[in-house]
Amino acid sequence: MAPAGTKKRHHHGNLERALVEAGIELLSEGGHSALTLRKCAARAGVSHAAPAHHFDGLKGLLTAIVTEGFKTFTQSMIEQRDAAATDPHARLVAVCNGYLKFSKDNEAMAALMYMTDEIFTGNPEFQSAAAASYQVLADACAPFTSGAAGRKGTEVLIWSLVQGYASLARSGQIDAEETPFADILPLLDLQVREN
Amino acid sequence: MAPAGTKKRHHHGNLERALVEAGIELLSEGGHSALTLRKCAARAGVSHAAPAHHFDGLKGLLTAIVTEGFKTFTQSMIEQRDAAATDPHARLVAVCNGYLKFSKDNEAMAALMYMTDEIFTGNPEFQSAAAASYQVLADACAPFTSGAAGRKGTEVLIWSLVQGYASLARSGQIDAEETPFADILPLLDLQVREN
DNA sequence: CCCTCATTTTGACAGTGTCAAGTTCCGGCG
DNA sequence: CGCCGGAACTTGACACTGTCAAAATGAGGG
Repeated sequence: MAPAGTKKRHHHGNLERALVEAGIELLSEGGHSALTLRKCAARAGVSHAAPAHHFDGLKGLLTAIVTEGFKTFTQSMIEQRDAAATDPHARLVAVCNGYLKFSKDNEAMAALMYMTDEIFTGNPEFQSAAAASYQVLADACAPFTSGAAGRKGTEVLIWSLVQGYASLARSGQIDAEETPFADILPLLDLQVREN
Repeated sequence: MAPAGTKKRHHHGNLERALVEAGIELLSEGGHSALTLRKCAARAGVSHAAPAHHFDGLKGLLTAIVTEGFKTFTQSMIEQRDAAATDPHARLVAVCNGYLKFSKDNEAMAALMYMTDEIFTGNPEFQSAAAASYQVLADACAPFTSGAAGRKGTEVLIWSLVQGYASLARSGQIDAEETPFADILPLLDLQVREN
């Protein structure tokens, strides 16, 4: 009998995870175009049609991969935040740094995470992973107001800013050396909430 | 001899343009995955290998398509700007509206324009088309300062903000009805330059 | 022990980008 | 005027992709 928790089935133990991990590797090694169903299968040591029994086609596998991406994305933001000072400004800066660090260290993954027509955006696990990421950012924004903006407005302001910065840096249109994000964020006149 | 300007060659007159236009159509009809070298060729009425004599593979055709995209993108911003009042605030808002209008009306194109590994980013015509787009935005930013930011800082601030907003709206992560950009932009405390 | 059924494999198919070789046709030169 | 050189395009092939159907495999229960 297999150890509790690891339901070892048939030839391969936990093929789903192996396929997702193979996909993440291929993505970071060769970018979006190197991530192929057949290559994932080969790397996991199974035949080319095996993934079909675990995922709903390539789109299904990509959804699982991106879901994993959102989890490590969340982790990256939390890591930076918890290593920072406890005052609201420092925490927000740290979360943004985690956001941008993930984007820089996982370019292809970060790009894929926003290609909505490559994945099943209705997938519940995907949605909750994405929502968890957003929650970390929203929490870091919560102490602040910006002008007449409500909570949501402040969140969208900061979210758009950091997402746009990441997107433009990834596509090479802005130079993070010349114009670091640390110089951009302070341009928002964020006030700590009163109430 | 053919009329001046229209160098009508061989079977087809100006196949390059026909292929680019076919690609733009396919893109807007069926998204990124519907844009295929062979389908472009078929739609232009030539054989599947004809495009190879005009573009450096699919990547070359995509580069030309995206270049065309940047041109109409520029056009969209200029159009809105010239229809607006002449004061700096109104012009900046109008340029941003042109930015977002293009993003909304040409979702697949807008997404493709920032997939740097699908195109030859070194292509001169691509670069100059992209630079022209940026110039329109930069010009609209020129009258402003934001806090201690220099010109470049203000440009990156606004560019990132509008690009991020467009990206998140496209991927369905923010709702343009609930949190319109018109409510976000004013949160920046933009001051008209003194000198 | 064998039998059932989930899991995986094998084989096939249409479609993709790309290359090599052949065809067609324009335009200028003898 | 003829023809012929070369550009534009076609044809055919190849390796690769995702997906499907049918066969084979193996683990666990009766």
